[in-house]
Formats: sequence, C-alpha cells, structure tokens
Amino acid sequence: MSRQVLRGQAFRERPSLNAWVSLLRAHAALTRTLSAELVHAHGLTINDYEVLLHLARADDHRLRRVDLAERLLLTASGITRLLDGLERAGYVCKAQCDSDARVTYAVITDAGFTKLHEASDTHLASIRGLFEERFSGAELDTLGELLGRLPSTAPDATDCSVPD
Amino acid sequence: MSRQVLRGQAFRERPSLNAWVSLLRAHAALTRTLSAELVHAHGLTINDYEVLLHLARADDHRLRRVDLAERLLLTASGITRLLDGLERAGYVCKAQCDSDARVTYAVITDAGFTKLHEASDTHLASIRGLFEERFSGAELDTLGELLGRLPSTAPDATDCSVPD
DNA sequence: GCTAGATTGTTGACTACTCAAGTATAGCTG
DNA sequence: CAGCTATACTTGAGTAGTCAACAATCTAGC
Repeated sequence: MSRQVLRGQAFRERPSLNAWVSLLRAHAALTRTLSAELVHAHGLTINDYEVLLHLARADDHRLRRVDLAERLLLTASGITRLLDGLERAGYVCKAQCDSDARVTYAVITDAGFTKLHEASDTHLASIRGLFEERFSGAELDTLGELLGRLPSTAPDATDCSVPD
Repeated sequence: MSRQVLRGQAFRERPSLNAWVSLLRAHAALTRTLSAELVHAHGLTINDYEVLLHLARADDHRLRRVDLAERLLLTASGITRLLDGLERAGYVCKAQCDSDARVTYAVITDAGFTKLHEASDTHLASIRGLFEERFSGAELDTLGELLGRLPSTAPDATDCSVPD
C-alpha cells in the first residue's frame, strides 16, 4: 500500500511538526556537545550544573528537593539521585528545615561554588559560541521569546547569571 | 563571598543562554507530555515512533542501522537495542544486504505500518495542539527556521509526513 | 485533639540509553 | 593477494533517569 495518494491529515500540520522535529534534533545535538564538554572538562553533567546554578542563586544558597525538581523538570526521585552524586563529590550538603521536619534542604558548599564558577567559564563560552555563530542578536531574542512560550513549569527560568 | 559585585563575564551573554535554557525546558516539558501520551495510548516511545516514521518514508521501507543512528542522533548500540524492542513487537524485521555482508537492514513490517498510522493520529494532533495554541502560523515558521539552523546531522529531517 | 488526606522525601525494580571492547566484513595499497 | 585500516554491528558494564510503593510529617475539619 506504499506510495499511494497521500491522505490529508498528516500534511496540513507541517509547521508545528517542523518546529517540533527541529527542536528534538537541536536538543539532541546541543546536549550531546555541551554535555560531553562539561563532563570531560569538569566532571559535571548538565543537570549537575543546573542544580549548582539554581542553588547558587537561591536565598541562603539552599532549596527544597521539591523545588529543585520543579525547576529542573525532573521527578522527586531523580533529584534524590542527582543530589546523591553531588553530595558524594562534596559540592552540596543537606540541611534540616526548622519549621517542617519533612523537608531536607540541598545547600551548595564552598567547593560547589568554586566548581560552578570554574565550569561556567567554559560552559558559557561554548553555549555562546554555538548560538552566536548562527544567529544575530535580534534572532536570539526572538528564539528565546518563542521557546519561552512553550510549557515549562519554572517561570523564572530565564535568568542564567551566576552569582559570585 | 555571596551577593558581591557581579563579575562581568557571565552577564554579557544572556541572549544565548536564555535561548539555550528555554530550549532545555521546552524539550523536557514537551517530551514528557508527548512521550507519556504515546506510551499510554500506543506503547511506543518517541524514538520508536521516529524509527517507524523514518523506515516508512525510506526507499523499500528499509534503512541500515548506521543511517538510523545518524537520523535519530543515537549511537549504533542505542539503535541495536531500540530495534530489538521493535522486532520483538513485530513492527520491524531484519534483512541482509546482498552487496555488503556487514549490514543488516531494518525493515518496517505491515504491523509496523499499521501501528505507525494509528499512533500518528493522536500524536500529530497533540503536537499540533501544543504548538498552535501558542504560536501563529508565521511564528511557527520562524521558530522552525531558527531551530533548523542549530546543529543536527540529519539534513532532511524536516519532512514529517507519514506515507500510506 | 484526632483522624483523613495532602505533601516531602526515599527506595527497589526497571528502562533507555552510553561507552569501550570485540567480531566480522570491506576495500585499498604495495 | 597479503596486510591494514575503515566500516557495520553487537555485547557487557555502567549511568541517569522513570514509576510505584512506602514512611514520615503536616494541615484542616469536625
């Protein structure tokens, strides 16, 4: 039944599909490159890096596991295991919450801060390189704005600065 | 050392970072939604779906493993394992190559074709829903075009139609 | 103040990959 | 045609996450 007359349905929604497929591919390719670099140069995965970044920017440099899960779009158990690694490496430690015995905060350590700053140098430069080689400033803004409209539970996800 | 005067480097490259972080989040959120749907409704992962789609569109409905790997941005071993599952389910089968004994083709079966068409109905509608609710036609084109400029080894990745 | 239900977090079993090493075949070069 | 290198694929071991079941704690309603 191949190569027949093509039925309608699949052919009218090209623009959405095109965008989705391009997004899938771009993510796979960029992630592969950036992650490999981060792992080789600093022994951090992209999610390790994001955890450190979020903690560094948080009040008191600490965040509940639930909030980290929401920010990184991971499940609670994913966060538990991610933090296991970072704790073992000494970049993060635990702290109890006075007002709620259920929560354990993740707190970034001095070593974690140092690591984040080291990693940021190369990581930010790579990202910049990959994007600026392909887009003008205006295009970057457009791309960021459009992507930002897609679902994502973390509303403040766009400030990527690294506090000292 | 926290909350000091902020050092320059990290703050001048916001547009690239913003785009990258938005891409990461959008990918995580969309993947989560679409994949969950596809798995629940049809028992296929996104990569299963993409394999069937690429095979359906290929000449003779077959592709070398190497070529699938390149199209899906997976490693050779990832493809072996992905195809294992699809073979076990009967959606794909193997075929030898006459001119090169090293290659085994993956060939989509009739059952695979049927499955692909079933899955396409809901999957395409979901994608469409997610995107069209947020973007105008022109914006979709822009988004697709911009994302398409990012690295991705498969140049012909943008035609997503499902052959009958 | 007790109980029902929601929230926070961890764990065990699984999945979907990756990487490195190995096998088999192809094809070129002298 | 002998030997080398490159290509196609598979396999074992490891990693990073998921989901479902669980324990502990909090909170609101009666």
